[in-house]
Amino acid sequence: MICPFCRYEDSRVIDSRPSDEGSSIRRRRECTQCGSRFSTSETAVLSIIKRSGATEPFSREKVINGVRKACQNRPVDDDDLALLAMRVEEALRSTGQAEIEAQEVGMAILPPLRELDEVAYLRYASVYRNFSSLEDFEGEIALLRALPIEKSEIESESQVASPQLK
Amino acid sequence: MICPFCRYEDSRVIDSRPSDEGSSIRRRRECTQCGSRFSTSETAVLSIIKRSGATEPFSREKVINGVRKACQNRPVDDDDLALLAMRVEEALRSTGQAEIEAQEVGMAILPPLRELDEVAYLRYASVYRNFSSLEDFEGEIALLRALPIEKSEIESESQVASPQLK
DNA sequence: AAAGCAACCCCAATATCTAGGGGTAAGAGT
DNA sequence: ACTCTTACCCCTAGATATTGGGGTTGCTTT
Repeated sequence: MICPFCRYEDSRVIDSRPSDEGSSIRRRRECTQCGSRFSTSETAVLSIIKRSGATEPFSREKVINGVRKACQNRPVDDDDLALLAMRVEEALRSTGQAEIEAQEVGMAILPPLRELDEVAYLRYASVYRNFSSLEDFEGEIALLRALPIEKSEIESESQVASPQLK
Repeated sequence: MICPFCRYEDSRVIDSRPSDEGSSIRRRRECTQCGSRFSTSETAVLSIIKRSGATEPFSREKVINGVRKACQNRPVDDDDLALLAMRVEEALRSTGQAEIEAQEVGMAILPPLRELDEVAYLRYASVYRNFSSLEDFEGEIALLRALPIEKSEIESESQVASPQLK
């Protein structure tokens, strides 16, 4: 690991802690050469395959930007959006795939967005699922009425899995 | 490190390679529990302190978005922007700070942007440095004429430092 | 079509990291 | 004012990762 101070190529780990409930490891390193210290973070890779076929790292920011438009004039603040993006990331990581289709990201946004704000959810779904008529809206609304909000799979799953965690 | 497949908390490293010219380490891990494999990447932390005081991870995307506007109708493509953002990140990392003021990011953009396109550079500088009159433009133009393009410090520095690298 | 590159796979020795302990200090939240 | 949390500091023995070798495959780029 290159030292960001002197660019020497080698450094040793001084301290190491799991962080983010174990989904990443934070290390404190010391440059073998100049002795300066810096922090690093190790995270599971999560790449998104765009429709063009190109692949890029998952970005919470992009999720937020996509959803923000749907939240205009709605009681949704940046913290809500940040939390939503976190949940989406969680959901995607828990599928286990290292590479995920961009469309899957769109899908993963739906459940937590519904929990956050049903109006924003409708707007978002109308774009994402290509609503073409008033009936499409009505259909979705009927669905919303019929299906009670369920805790998104991520959470229910993690409740099953979590007993194994300390 | 939590397994993204089964969420078990422990995994072991199967393989480990420096990547990105040593600025990060890519590991292949195997879950102790379910045996599935996944990749991780360890990178030096680089946080940006926004004017609000909030801190967020550095994002090349944000740099690109900021510069793209200045590049309208200019012969600058996405690859150029990606390269520029990479250079900016490089420049910031080589300062050694783990946290950097948002303003520093703006500053770091200037030299590589000038190398890329002087028109875009002028536009960007006029916003970033709050030009208020035609004279400000003239002054900057005079400066550009006076100072030949110098390889940005990052590169000249790395040429000094690189002999130590293999 | 061939070369280059990035990710993937395997192995073995030793150097290095981790876990667990126990701390301090600063900032956010109540 | 106090608690919580996070980042920082230090220590040690045993467990684990790293390096360097070797190799495959598939995608870009020439």
